[in-house]
Amino acid sequence: MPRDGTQTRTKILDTAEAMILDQGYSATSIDKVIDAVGVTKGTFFYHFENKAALARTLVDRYAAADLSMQREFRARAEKLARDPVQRVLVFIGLYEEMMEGLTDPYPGCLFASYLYEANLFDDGIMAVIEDTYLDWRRELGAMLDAAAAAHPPKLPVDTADLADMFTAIIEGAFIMSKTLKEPKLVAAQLGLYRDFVELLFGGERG
Amino acid sequence: MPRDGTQTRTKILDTAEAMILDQGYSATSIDKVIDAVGVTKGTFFYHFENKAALARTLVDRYAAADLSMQREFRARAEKLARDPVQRVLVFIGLYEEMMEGLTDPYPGCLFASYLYEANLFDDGIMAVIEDTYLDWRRELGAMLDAAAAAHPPKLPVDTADLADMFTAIIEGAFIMSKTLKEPKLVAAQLGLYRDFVELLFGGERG
DNA sequence: TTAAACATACCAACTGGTTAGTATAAAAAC
DNA sequence: GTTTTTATACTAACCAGTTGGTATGTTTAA
Repeated sequence: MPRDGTQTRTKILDTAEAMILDQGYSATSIDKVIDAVGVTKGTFFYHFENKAALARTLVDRYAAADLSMQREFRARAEKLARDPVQRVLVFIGLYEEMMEGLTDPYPGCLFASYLYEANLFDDGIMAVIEDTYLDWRRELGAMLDAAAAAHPPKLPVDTADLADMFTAIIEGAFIMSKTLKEPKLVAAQLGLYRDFVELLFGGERG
Repeated sequence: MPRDGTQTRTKILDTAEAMILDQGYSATSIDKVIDAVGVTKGTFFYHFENKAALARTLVDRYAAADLSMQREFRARAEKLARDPVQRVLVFIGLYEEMMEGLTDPYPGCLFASYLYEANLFDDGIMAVIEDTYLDWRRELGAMLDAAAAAHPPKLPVDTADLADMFTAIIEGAFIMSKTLKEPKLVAAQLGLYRDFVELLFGGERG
């Protein structure tokens, strides 16, 4: 076996992702990436067929990490609480907890970054983002359905919409946190979402 | 007086804004803009000193329109309702109403578009976005303070955070609406925000 | 007839991508 | 236990096309 190239490949991916969140995909030229990594253009095109393949690899990696964390937090919430409402609250709380630990403003979401340059990407790439949002609607929606079945909500809300609200708040809070340079803003918004769910399904313990 | 150039100038601005929301600022080359408008490069550089001046003009125009609409809706809400809580609910409702009228997915927010290419813009441009978000926090925050004074909230929430939540939900809903191609998503999210405020400050009429 | 509103023709720098060739280290042959 | 082979991992130089920007000229309408 020859020498291992996975380190170089990962460094290219990490550097490119950070640069894309900073200045967008279009302005992140291959030349700038390889300069930052310290490799040549040949190395880049050895690891990736073209710039679009880099974009695809990045979004796949990002979506996989997102879903992985979602599953982990769902599993933890199921163990930590028995009542469906409490499980949702714990699930949101776990994300809140994570965001409270931030010292720098969140660098941003790769999905949102791609969306605001959507016309530069093919349908396959945008479908990854779409599927991830729909997965969130489905999975968190199911948790909220269970909550609604156990404790009827104070107002008749659509659980799919309420699930979407989590994603929307996260995306919006990322934008505001980065703009205002306030690292705690994301956790604060998740706290409000948690308050809303708690008010909706009542504060009773299960 | 020679012929009037304001039409050309406005057409350049409108076309550039639409293209930026579609593919970002970096990928929106001057060549592409002038091709779409049907003028030459000389015309572009007659109206704008450089590409950065175009970016600045666009963000100033966008911020002005945003604040103008905010002030109009605040004035209308003040006339339509007397109770501070109801005024907030009507204010949110006016935005909801507007978004319900959409048939195409919302094309996106120029602020968010700029933010995800933030490193390409100078501090002056980013400050316009920052100031606009802070204005929302201040103005909607004041409305919520008045609401809280009239009807103590069910949970102790920070009104600045609750005001930020409006902005965050709008920004996040724009992203989701565009991604999922669901024009009604923005109005649905505003409806949930309205529900939250109503639950928080009680449903009593003033 | 003059100044604003446009057009034409450029340029240097950078873009994504290709080429032809080299270094590395493990495996296969002796 | 050397030597040869082989696939992987990389480099430097280059290409055609595009980028933001400029210099200079022409049209238009009061």
